[in-house]
Amino acid sequence: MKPDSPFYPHTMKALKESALFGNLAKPVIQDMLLSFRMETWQKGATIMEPEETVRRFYVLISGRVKVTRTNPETGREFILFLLGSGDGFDVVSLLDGRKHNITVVAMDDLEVLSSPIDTIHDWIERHPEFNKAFLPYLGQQLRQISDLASDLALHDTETRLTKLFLQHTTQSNPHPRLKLICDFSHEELASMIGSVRTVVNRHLQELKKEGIITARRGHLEVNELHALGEKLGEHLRSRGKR
Amino acid sequence: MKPDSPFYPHTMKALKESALFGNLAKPVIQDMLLSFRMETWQKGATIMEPEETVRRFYVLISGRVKVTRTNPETGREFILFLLGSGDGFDVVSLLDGRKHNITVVAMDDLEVLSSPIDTIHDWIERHPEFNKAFLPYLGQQLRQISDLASDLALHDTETRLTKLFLQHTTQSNPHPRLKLICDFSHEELASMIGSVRTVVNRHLQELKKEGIITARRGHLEVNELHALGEKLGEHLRSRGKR
DNA sequence: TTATATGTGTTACTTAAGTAGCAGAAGCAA
DNA sequence: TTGCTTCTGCTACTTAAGTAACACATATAA
Repeated sequence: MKPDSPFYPHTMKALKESALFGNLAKPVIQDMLLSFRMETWQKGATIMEPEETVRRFYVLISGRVKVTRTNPETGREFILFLLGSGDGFDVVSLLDGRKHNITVVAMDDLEVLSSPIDTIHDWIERHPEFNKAFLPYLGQQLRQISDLASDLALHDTETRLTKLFLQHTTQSNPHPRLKLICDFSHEELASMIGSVRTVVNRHLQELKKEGIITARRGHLEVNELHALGEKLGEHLRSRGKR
Repeated sequence: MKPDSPFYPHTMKALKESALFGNLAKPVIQDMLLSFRMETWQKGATIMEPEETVRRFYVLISGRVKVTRTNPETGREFILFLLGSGDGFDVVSLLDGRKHNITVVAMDDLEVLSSPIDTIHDWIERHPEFNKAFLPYLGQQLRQISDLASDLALHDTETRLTKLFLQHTTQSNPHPRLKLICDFSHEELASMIGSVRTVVNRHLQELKKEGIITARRGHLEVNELHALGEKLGEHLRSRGKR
């Protein structure tokens, strides 16, 4: 992408606000952008299948993406990562160079930067200052997915759903705001906590009845952030008693 | 640790054989060892609790270690990582500098190198060539824990147990060899697949009856590596039919 | 508008996986 | 040897979580 591109200012802005590229000097980003091309994808499109993971690397400029894995026998889908502006994929095969069994799907209309893996490797080698942000970024990914794994192993579906809401809610006035997942269907919520629609629905009815959340087709809202936290504690305690 | 230490040659050998340090020049490793101290721990000892994760970083020279998380309400334990010679911990808090909610326990008598986190950061900064091995290493950890998470979300306990055996078995003559976990109790196997002893026991009885594995107190052996793989396929297929 | 797809709310049912409890075997330490 | 602890194998029971099926609501496209 060249500096005279119509996307340029807007792309620059997104990168400057990202965890990965925000602290890099402008010339370094400019150098980087030269080897990327801009692509747009429609909501629902499959951006990456396993074979693609060893060929190109993508950086999200706008829109959300889910990184999923599917059980071919049951058709059940599981969301490993939910990525937003400034995130890159697939990090795993960028790092170890091997094919990664994942599918990346657009959850909105997207703008992404894309470049061959080898080009990125060269660029990273030429710019060791990139690691200043990259290593902590990897730490967070590792932390996030470890949390996910242990939640799956140690907690029931109700706890996992409650945690999911807590994690994606930010306290703000006058109402708490549910980020990233506020327009998810029950099916998608289920694939985030490793369960199925019916089970998620059951728990949602309960939360609605208690007034903790509001839900209508394709729109979720958290009313009582505090109550959500309490519910988590309560529930853990009551399970502990048994 | 100084070059005249009695542990020195033996430590050097372990590092040279490791994925993380194997490709570094000897002087670089020597420089590194100067800021580490050698510690020994007894089997069963707790080497690290959450608070410790932001203070020191450890490198395993000999023996195994489990990185676990526990549900305080039920007492159930889950093993996130099983580490061996050449592995370091805790990588997550080394990367992002924040406390990590894990416990690290010795599964054998251990020799470890240990050093303050800040010292490691300085050393990594001074030796950018370390990233050549570090980044792929992180990729593998990320891959491994992602696999674990999706297995928990998408497969039943029998499949997970079978996969666990497959992953740790290497084909060798005359018999397949079960690495790292061959002396695990049922309880420990359970905490690797996010289940409980009784369930693991049930599946083991079945595998024994079919002659696929041999088990006696504290010793597991895989007889039919091939049959194990077939069992996995069969099982997935039969579940798919429903 | 109608048609079509997609999401939601429920019901009834099934079952894998977990809890509880106990007896005996194997290992270790005195 | 004895005693003690830790594993193992098994039984009986409970339940969370999943499957299947349907009616109906809500969006989107024709």
